[in-house]
Amino acid sequence: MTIREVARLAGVSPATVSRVLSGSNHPVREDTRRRVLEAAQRLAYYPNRLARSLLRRETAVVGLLVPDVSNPYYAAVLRGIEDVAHQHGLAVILCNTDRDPAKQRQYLRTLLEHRVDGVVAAGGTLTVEDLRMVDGRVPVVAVGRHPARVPSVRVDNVEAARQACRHLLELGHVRVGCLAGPASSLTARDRVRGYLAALREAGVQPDERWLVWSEFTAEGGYRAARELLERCPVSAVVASNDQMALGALRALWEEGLQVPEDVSVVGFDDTPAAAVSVPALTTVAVPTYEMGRRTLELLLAVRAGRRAANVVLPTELRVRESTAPPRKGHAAVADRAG
Amino acid sequence: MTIREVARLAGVSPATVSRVLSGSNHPVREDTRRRVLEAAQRLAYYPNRLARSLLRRETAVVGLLVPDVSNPYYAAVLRGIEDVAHQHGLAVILCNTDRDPAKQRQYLRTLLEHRVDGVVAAGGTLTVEDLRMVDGRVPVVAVGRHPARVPSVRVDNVEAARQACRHLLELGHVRVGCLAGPASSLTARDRVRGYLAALREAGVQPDERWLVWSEFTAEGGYRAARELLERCPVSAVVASNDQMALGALRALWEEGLQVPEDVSVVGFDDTPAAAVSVPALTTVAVPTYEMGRRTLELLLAVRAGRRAANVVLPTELRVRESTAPPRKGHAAVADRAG
DNA sequence: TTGTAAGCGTTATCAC
DNA sequence: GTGATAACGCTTACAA
Repeated sequence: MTIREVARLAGVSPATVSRVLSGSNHPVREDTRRRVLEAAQRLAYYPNRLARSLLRRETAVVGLLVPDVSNPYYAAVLRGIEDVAHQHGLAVILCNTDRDPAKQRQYLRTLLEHRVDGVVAAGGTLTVEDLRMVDGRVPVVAVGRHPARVPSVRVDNVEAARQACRHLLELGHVRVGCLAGPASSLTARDRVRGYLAALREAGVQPDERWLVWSEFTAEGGYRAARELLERCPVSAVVASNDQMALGALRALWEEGLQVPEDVSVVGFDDTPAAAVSVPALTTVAVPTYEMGRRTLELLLAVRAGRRAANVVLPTELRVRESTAPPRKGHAAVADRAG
Repeated sequence: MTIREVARLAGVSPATVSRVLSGSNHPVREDTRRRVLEAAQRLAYYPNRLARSLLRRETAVVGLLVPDVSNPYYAAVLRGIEDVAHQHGLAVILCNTDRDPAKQRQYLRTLLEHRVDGVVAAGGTLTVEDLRMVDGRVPVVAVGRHPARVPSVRVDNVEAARQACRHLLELGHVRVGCLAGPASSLTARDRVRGYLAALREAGVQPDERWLVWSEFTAEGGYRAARELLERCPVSAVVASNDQMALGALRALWEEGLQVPEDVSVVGFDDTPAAAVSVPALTTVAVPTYEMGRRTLELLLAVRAGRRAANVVLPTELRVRESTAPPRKGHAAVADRAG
C-alpha cells in the first residue's frame, strides 16, 4: 500500500496525493483533493513516515532517557512530556537507563540511529561524554539537575529542602534527621545540602549521625529510618521523597513512636499517596507533571532555534498532619530510640 | 554523515561498509573489516535506521498503548515490556490514551505510519474497530483482559478477587464491602465478579449497598470508602487496588475505625507501598512486571510467526496486618458507620 | 493546478 | 571478497 496505488485509484499523480495528504500548502483543486482523500480512505492508506523522514530529515520522534519509569516521580514527568509531545504530533521513545552509563550510551546510540528530533534526559545521568557523542546532531534538554551543560527544567531542591527543614526548626525541633536518596543522584544531594543549610542557618550544628543515605523507595526509607533510630534519638526527620517518608512512618510505628507527637516527618514531591496516609504527610510539593510539560516545550524551542532559557519551577511546602512541635521534654524519644 | 563517507575514508564501497556494520554474515576480509570499523569510529558514524527500515520493511520499534503511565500498575507493566524490548534491540514508543477512543485511534494511526513492528495494548481499551484498522498490518498483543480477540497475557482477576473475598469470609466476616475501580475497566469488573462469586459461594446474599464504584486511585478509594460507610455498616472491605485500599485506610481512620479490629481491608496488586503502610496491607499480588515481560515475549513470538498461546499468570494472596476476624458483636461498627 | 523525475541513505542482488 | 546498481516510498524542484 503506497502512495502510487492511491494515486492510481484517484487518477492523479503521486505528487498530488502527497500534496493533499501531507498537509502541504501547495494548491490543489477542491474536487481533486476530494478524490484523493476518498481513495486514501478506501484503501486505508497510511503514509510511510520512514520515507518521509528520510527525505525531510526529521522524524517527529523524540527520545526520553529516564532512570526508571516505575518510579512515580519519573512516571509523572514522563506523562507531562508525552502529553505535550502528542499535542505537537511527536512520538516518544522511552528508555530506562537504571542509571547505568553503558546502558545509557547504548540507548543514546539507538536514538541517534533512529534520527530522533530531540532527546530529553531525566535523572541527571547524562555525562559530558554522552553529550559529546550527541554533539550538534540532535537537541538535548534535561529535567532536573544535570552535570552536563544543557538547557534544563528543574526546581530548586536546595531551597525546597531548606524550606522543609526550616519548618521543622521553627516548630522547635533541634535534632532533625535526614533520610537521603542515593548519593549518586544530584537531586538527592541537593536536598541534603538544603537540609544542612537550614540547620546551620538556625545555629544548629549538624550531627553526622543524623544523616542516612539510602534508596528513593519506601523500603529504602524504612531501612534508613531504622538505621537512624539505632544511631541516635531525633525528634524530626526530613525524608528525600514521599515514598521514603512513608517507609519511615512504618519504621517509627514499629518502634512504638507516634507521628507527629514523638517524631515529626516531612516528605518530598507530594505524590497522591501523601495526602491519604495516616497521618497525612507534610511534604514539599514538586510540580513533576508540569516539569515534564515545560521540558518538552523547552525542547521544542531549542529545535526551532528559539532562545532557550533554563526554567526553575517553584516548590511549595504543604503542611499536613505529620509535623508538630516536639514534646516538652522528649526523654521518651531518647529512651526508646537509644 | 552517510555510509558513503565512511566508505570513502576506509577506501571501500558502501556495500562493504554495510556488510561490516549491519552485522550481515556476508564474508569480509579481516583487515578490510578493521579499516571500516576504524573509519566509522573516526567519523562517529551512526547508520540511518530510516533508510534501513524503509528497505527491510521492519523498524525495530514497537508501540505501547496504555491508559496512563502515571498509574503505578501500568508503569510496572511498561517497565517489563521495555526491558525485554531493549534486550531484543527494540525501541518502545509510549502512548497514553486516557481511555479515550479518539485519542487511541489517533495514536494507532501514528504507530501505523511509523510502521512499528508490533503493538501492545494495555488496559483493555482496544476495540474491535481499532483492530480492524490494524488488521494484518502489524501484530497486536494485549496485557490484561481485552474485548478484542488478540493474544494476551493476563491474570485471572475473577479468581484473584474471589480468593481475596474468601479470605475475609473465612475469617468470619459476613458484611463485606467492595470498593470497585471504574466500570469502564474490564479488570475492575472482573474483580467485582470474583467478589460477588465468593459471597454467593459462601451463601451470603450480596447487599447492593456494599458495592461502590470509583476510580483506581487513592483519592477514589477514599471517596468510595466514605460513601460505603455512609450507606451501611460493613466489617470488611475488598478494594480493587492498593491505592484504593490506602485511601480506604485513611477514610476509616477518619471515622475512628480501627483496621483490622473494626474493619478488615484487603488490597490488590501488592505495590511497594502495601508492605510499609500501617497496618501493612493484606493484598493479592499481581505480577505486573512479569506480565509486561511475558507480553513482549508473546509479541516477539507472534512476530516470528510462532504459535502464540495466551498466558495466564498466577496471583497470590499475601496476608499481612490489615485483615483479622471481626469483633465478637460488632455493634460498634454499626453504630459509628450508621 | 498538475505531472515528471531526482534523491533521501541504506541493503539486496548480481556481477566480477 | 568486493563493487555497481537498483530499489524501499515519499517529497519537492522544475516543467508544463
